[in-house]
Amino acid sequence: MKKKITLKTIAKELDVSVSTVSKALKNSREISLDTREKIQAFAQLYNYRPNNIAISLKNRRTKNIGVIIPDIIHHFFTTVFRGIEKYANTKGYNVIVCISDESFDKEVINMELLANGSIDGYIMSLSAETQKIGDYAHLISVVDQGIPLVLFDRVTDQIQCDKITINDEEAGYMATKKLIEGGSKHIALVMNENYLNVDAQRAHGYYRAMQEAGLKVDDAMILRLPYQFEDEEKSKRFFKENGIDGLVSVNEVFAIRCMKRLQQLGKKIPDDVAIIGFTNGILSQMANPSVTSIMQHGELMGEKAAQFLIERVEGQLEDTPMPYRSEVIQAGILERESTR
Amino acid sequence: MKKKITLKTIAKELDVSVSTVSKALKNSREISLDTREKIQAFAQLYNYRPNNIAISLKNRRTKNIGVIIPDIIHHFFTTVFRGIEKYANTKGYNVIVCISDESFDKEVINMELLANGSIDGYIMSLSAETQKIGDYAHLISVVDQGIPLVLFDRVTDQIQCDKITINDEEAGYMATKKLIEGGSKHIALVMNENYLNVDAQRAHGYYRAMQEAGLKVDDAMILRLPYQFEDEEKSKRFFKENGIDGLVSVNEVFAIRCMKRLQQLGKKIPDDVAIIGFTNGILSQMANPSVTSIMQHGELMGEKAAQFLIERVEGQLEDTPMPYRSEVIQAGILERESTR
DNA sequence: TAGGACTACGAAAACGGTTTCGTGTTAATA
DNA sequence: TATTAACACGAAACCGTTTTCGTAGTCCTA
Repeated sequence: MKKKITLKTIAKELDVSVSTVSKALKNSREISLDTREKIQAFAQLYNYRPNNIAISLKNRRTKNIGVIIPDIIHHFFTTVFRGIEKYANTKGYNVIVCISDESFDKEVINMELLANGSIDGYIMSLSAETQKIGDYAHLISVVDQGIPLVLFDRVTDQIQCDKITINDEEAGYMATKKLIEGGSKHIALVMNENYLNVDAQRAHGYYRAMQEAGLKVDDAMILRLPYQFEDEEKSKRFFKENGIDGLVSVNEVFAIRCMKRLQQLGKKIPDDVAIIGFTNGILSQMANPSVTSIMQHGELMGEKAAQFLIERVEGQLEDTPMPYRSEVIQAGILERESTR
Repeated sequence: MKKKITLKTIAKELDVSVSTVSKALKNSREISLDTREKIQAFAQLYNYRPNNIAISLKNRRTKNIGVIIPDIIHHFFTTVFRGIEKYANTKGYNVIVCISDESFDKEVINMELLANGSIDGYIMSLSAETQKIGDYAHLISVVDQGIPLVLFDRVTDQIQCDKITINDEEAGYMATKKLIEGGSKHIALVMNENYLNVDAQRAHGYYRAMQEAGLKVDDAMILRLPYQFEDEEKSKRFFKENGIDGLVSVNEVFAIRCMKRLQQLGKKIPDDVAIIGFTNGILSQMANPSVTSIMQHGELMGEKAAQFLIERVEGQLEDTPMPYRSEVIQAGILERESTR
């Protein structure tokens, strides 16, 4: 096992000072060409790599960014993560991921864990529980400390920071309208049991489209499901009681599951019931029939988030404070087999 | 924006030395109870948190572990990642993720990026390209430097380190046998175009089961697909030319896609063709029909990997060198609707 | 030949902690 | 009363860098 080589060991070996070595390796003209070459050759030979931790301490910058997401199973979050990681890597940043598991406590703990110097800033999407109880003290604290924060998808007005979302209301509208245009009249909306801002927005869009088309919107047409969708009975009952011919789901998991239920009840998709979901993920692509989806452009979202964050981190050095930015990514529809 | 508070600021404020503050906060009995309480109260009031970077530098330990995975889209890797993250968090470790994208170069670069002090050890699964070209210099270098390394799933004999795998050969055998018992006689094997050790193992199991049952194993029954499965034609031709009644796939994406192709060709699953895949992921669960799968216990695998790594990291302090461990997790079959 | 200007390097502080060791004060003991 | 031990704290080294500043030595110039 080789010993780790440091500036000090090089200095000792070549009988110069640590500062000389440091400068020589940075090719400083302060050091004679002779000495520079000698030191560089030696460093190369022994494969010297500066210690990141020491540099971080010195610079008070880690080149790490913390990502806190509610889960990693929903395809949407993994694609966003992918975008973040991709962009961050091109800028020489590493990504530390924590999963809040939709839990407020875990979110707080994870933020704490990263807070004390481990990262230069956060990118996060709020956990369901956090949105539910509406306690944002941990975020406020972070912002107060001057640590850059970018929220995406699950955002809140309570916090002043950079934000990235899609036009959820409009997307809900588009999705619903798509079904209406396909001839559906009795359109169900499937959303999370717990409050999520994105669900609420999409529901608005749904209502708007329905009203605009003069269709009845009835609370009985709203199916609220638990996040993990363990509740088999509820959905079964819902579909039996409601004669629907269209279904808008706020995510792809619900869409697929409902589709399967409906198929089990003998419904043909899209002939009997047309289905549209959110998140154009692998599930929607591979389902049979494949599911028409609202594209959230997760990877783009991640890239944008990382870009915002890194710009803010690197902009902190300057004196002029940057205004907070809110970017809204335009959702699109990807038509597939589950709609007419 | 609050200024970050350090030991020094506390010391100055309370007119004691930095060392006294440090000890007081650790509740050292070396400091009088009076002083301790005063300092602790002050620290609490101003919400003092020690700087992780400084501690890392001092201890030469970061409490970060680096995870390098080929992709994050395949459900298997995300579940392993989940297991790693979960276990690591309980031990106070953070996880830095890099995605190699199945590329050798990215794998090398990512390892480099993390090497210099950012992490205490690596958990990784080799990229397809790395396995293909068989160049493990970057891994050897890491092991040589005494940085702990745990390989999972995609491992290699060329490297001495802790390893976690499933019994791939046996699993391939089980999968094939399952189909044979269900009455299939013409069983196709779907695997990656590029060499992957896990595929090779599973293929062995397939051959063994086929031979044992006295069934013909023909190279024409092997369908090799590109990792991303863009090659629509190849699979279509394969299914048209081969009258198969069973299909074993080395991963779930291939399984689902082939199922859809077969359905498009008018085949009933499982009546005409029985299908079994690897990775019991969300895709297999939600497909219609749901797909019988070999459970790889990804989350468990991740937890084990994290456990091995952390034990080794923390065991490094002691003088006795730990022997390398290889754990083989027993795969199981989860029967669902795609087999008879 | 004294003064200034380069050149080429080293000393030291700094980043924010931990830890070892030394020391002045007080209390207990011979 | 002299010695010692316990107590409570501070100084300083250290982790591995970067960076500012100081300074010998050389060379040029008036």
